[in-house]
Amino acid sequence: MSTPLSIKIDRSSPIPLYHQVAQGIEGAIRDGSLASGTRLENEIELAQRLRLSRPTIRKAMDDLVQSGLLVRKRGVGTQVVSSQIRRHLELSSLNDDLERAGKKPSTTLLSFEHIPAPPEIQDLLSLPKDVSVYHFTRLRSAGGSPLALMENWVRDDIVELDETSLQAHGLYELLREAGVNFRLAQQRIGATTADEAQAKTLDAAAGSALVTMQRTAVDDTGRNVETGSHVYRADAYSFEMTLVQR
Amino acid sequence: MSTPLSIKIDRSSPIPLYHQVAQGIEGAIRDGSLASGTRLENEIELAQRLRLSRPTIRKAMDDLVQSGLLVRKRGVGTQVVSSQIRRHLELSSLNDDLERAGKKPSTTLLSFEHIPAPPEIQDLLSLPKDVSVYHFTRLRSAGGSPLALMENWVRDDIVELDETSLQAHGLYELLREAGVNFRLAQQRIGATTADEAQAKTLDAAAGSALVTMQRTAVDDTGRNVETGSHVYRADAYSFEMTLVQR
DNA sequence: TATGTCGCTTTGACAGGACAAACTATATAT
DNA sequence: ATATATAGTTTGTCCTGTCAAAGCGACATA
Repeated sequence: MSTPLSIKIDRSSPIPLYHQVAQGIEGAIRDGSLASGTRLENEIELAQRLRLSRPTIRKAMDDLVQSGLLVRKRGVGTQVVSSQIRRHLELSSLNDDLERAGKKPSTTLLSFEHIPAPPEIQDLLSLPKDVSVYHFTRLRSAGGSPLALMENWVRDDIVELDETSLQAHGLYELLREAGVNFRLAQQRIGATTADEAQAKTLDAAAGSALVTMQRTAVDDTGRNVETGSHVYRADAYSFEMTLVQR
Repeated sequence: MSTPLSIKIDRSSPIPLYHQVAQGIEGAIRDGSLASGTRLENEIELAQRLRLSRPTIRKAMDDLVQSGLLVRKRGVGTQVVSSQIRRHLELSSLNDDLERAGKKPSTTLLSFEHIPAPPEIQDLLSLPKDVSVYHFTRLRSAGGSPLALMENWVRDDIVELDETSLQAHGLYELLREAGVNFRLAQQRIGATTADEAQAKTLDAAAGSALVTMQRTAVDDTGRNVETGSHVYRADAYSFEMTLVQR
């Protein structure tokens, strides 16, 4: 009934206790020691065993429920979710995703300009009149084959961008280094077919299917930092996500 | 500096206090009385004014931060997010979405069978050996024009389905009426081009772009209730979502 | 002028306790 | 055998309280 579940708590660590608990449980789920469908110890027991308060345990479990790893039911207990269901779609960049997947992304900068914002971009980014933007297009490849064509606009009052750094690093990486803390993004995913130019750049047939994505990202001060319009080869990329009922 | 923000709390209501607060704030944001960028009262003050405890207020705000309506920053306060960003992608059905948008969806049942589960479906739904499935395809139209082609498999030990009810009602509606409480869904979105048959059914050109979506949904007991593979006309449908940094 | 320190404000983390509501299973009555 | 009550388990909601950490601005200092 009750799985032992050994979690180490380090009270001197700067990382919050509830997060240590969450990581511990998540780790046990991912390495298989907590199989899907298993019922966890109840909150009170776990709290006593780890010498933590119930609110702390609950906060940890709340987070795991939110990311779709656990389900709770009053009067019954907390269960590990079936293994096919995995991770929540997070605010991450293509570059990061590829690096995590061990692919080795490379980037070609196709165009770069520093210009006053066109009206529709000024609107999308809610820009003050005197702020200009960087506008550039990049080709992202993984494992040597082209994957995505990305067009972006970034306001110029937050970070200074140039051709060489964009070749070498992901955009989100550069922005984070410049002190930007992303909070939210609004994203739209659809489909289209490749026109001549896109087909040529992506090394695909004209008329082949592409996944389209438009995104606007907001930092912790509420500024719209970046907006972009990307297309991905449909045979090489799709968006995966876990939805959680609230 | 501090916006007044009048929220009515009904302590005799069965709906939790924190949720009443969240609804109150969300309402004020949506009807414009809390403009985007506004700083809210601090948690302690708001708690005192509404005669609630700080944890209750915090829980309400946590939920709104999760749904992307608010951003918090230690030492600064809590702000309403810029107005373009809104609404988390929720676990909802196409039918519900269309009805909410006032479109008047209609459904044509193209095929229907009640069969033993094929191996890959048995795997996707983690079915016991003796459970069979309903397998059916539907065409969903909105405002008279075809929009989506949907193929679904539903395990037969939870709900009894028949042709007539599927013509008249959405699948999720039928499942909810049968007492199914959805908790999670795993979803993958991509793109493809329409083959002859799809083009004909959807009243589109062969080779035109389609958005693809595969989904498996889990209920509160951890069972995989339903899996499906859908295609949407790309010129009429796209997926919109707000991502929140955790 | 520039820089660092200090204090104020606000959110973040954590504890411990109390009762309510939902679910399960067992025992009881019809 | 079939309902019906009942007790026990577990999560849900809500409270009071305490201290820490981050951000910001004012002030003092070099």
